Amino acid sequence: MARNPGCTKQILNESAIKLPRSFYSRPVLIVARESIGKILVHRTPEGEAAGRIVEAEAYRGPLDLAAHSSRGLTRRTAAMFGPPGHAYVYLVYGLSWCINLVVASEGEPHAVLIRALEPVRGLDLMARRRGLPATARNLTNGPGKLTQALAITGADYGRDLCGDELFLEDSNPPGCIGRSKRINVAYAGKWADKPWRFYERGNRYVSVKPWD
DNA sequence: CTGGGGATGTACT
DNA sequence: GTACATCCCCAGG
Repeated sequence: MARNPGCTKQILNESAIKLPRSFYSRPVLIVARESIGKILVHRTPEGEAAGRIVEAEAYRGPLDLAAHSSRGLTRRTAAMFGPPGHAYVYLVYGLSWCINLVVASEGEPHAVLIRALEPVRGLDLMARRRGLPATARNLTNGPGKLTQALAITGADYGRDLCGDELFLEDSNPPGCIGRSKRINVAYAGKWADKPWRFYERGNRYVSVKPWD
């Protein structure tokens, strides 16, 4: 920390404020970076589970060939073309759900993929859903793991993030934020090299080493 | 610690 | 049919 004085964590007050739509109605790189440290909350009949976002990626279709929206408006990508502040949820590789924040403005298919969380509330619930101890690092250190821990599925497709079930809470500023290329988008040509992944440095729940 | 491979379902060539 | 914005387990060093 003394080595890195610009990156010390600031402790402010402890109020839990739901982020308004104006948070999402901004350029995707800004929202992706500012999402680090915010708390993702999902309330279900089972109870509440929540975690700090420690890793996220920006997807900027239709130009960005890594973005699903680069293929145009389809039934799958429709939520990304809609108004900001909604969830774009999709299934990858047949068994993992991933959640994105739809951002920018309506008709602009930009989104922020949440790639890792640090568990904050509902640890027992998350542990039960994952079949792991509540202290396990792999409770929420990947995009498909965190959705399982929070019970986010296709049923949450298009959900309004300004509602009462699924939303972001404001929080204290995060520690030092690192940047890298996005994960597993090698197929996207030159877009694969864009440094559009953001993560909290040194956090044990970040999914993979920053330079990967 | 690292790397390889299988599971699995949907979107859309 | 092919390609995934992944996860988990196992083998090997």
